[in-house]
Amino acid sequence: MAQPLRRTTEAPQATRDACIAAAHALLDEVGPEQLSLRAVARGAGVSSMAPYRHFESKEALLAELARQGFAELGASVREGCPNGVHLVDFDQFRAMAECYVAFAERRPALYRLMFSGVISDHRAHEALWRDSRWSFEVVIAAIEVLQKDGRFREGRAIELALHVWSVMHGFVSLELDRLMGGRGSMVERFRPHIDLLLHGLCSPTE
Amino acid sequence: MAQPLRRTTEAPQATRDACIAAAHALLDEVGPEQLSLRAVARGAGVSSMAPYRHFESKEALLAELARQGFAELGASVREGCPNGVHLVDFDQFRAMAECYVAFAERRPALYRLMFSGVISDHRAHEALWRDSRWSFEVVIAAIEVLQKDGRFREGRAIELALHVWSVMHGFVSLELDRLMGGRGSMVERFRPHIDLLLHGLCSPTE
DNA sequence: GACGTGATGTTTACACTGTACGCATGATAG
DNA sequence: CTATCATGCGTACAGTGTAAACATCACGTC
Repeated sequence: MAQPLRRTTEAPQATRDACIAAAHALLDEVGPEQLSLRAVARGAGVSSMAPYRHFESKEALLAELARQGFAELGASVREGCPNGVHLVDFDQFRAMAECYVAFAERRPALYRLMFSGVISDHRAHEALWRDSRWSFEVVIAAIEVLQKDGRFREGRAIELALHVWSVMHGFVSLELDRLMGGRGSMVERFRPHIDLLLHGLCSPTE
Repeated sequence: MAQPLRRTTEAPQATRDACIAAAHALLDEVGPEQLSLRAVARGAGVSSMAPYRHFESKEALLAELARQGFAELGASVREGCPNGVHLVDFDQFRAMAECYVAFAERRPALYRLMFSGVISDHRAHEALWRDSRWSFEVVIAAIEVLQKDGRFREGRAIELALHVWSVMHGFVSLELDRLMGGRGSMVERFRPHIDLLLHGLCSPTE
């Protein structure tokens, strides 16, 4: 039989879900570096070896957490352009950048996990790689639109997108490493950087 | 006696130096996350506990590695303006940014250590914090000069410097995490980003 | 010289980690 | 009923960071 088997008495994958939930909680509590698989199992109320029935290794579980993070990040950025990327304008581009930073401010530990070396190679985890690109594609799409409108300078959209991503990710990383000073929320502190970024991206004539 | 005691038969701090050298070698080999203090001790040819006579903890040793990294980074960036920061011009600013990226390309594992969460709080390690600011100060100084020359837009130099740092650090981080594609050297790939960066920093009138 | 002192190194020990292996259980297919 | 198979558990092992006790040896003071 090719159909997948299911237990009827219990929610399928209940242990898997419990592990992920416990991992998220622990991640916010102790950070990506200090997260131990045994502690996750304890938090989920199962034995130390139970997670291995659902994840190939500790890194695989972390990769799944990171994947969910990229999915949430992609959704967050898309909230900046509620009418769809094809109708994006300057203000919505600004809002998208703010939503990126807002996600990092909301889930700092998860953000750090997504980009930390704890996951050695993103491309080794297919779903993670897919969702990370999905969260990035919307930036490329928005830039292409603003280029067609003559607002942004010409050139390969993906290069401009990498620049935007560099600014956002660099700012967030330095903030989370506490290498920047300043008071107030991260999003507020990021606004001046959006201005500089937009000025760099605009057509030289404008 | 207030004078520090020294052994005459052996180079002072020989074990400490051997630990640091072994740590650098291991760092380049296995990366910051996989670096174990016991392996460092083995590499230095001493017992597992010997490093504790010279470093308070594993993190303290890593902090010293990172400190050396920031010192090297600061020196590398300063090579971009050999005549001194007070005489910096556009091309030298460009060169400084390239030197930043070149350092990361030369010592990727060390760069990752400097900004990874393995060192929980940079400010907790005084020397590390001092040298990291030293490597950053030159960027601020260069920007102040270019502002006085009317090349860069007005505003608080430190904010522009944070923007520059965000672009450089963001780009390098994404590169080292292999989240960007592309061929050729990192420095070459970074050049278009310097153009975008400079365009954003220039006076709106220019 | 003798002697205490303090810096340095080693050995041992402990709690903890990731994970390989084998067994128990219970739902399902035949 | 029986065989199978997904799922969970207990045990075991190598490796980790580091605390504690002990050994060694250069040095300052007598």
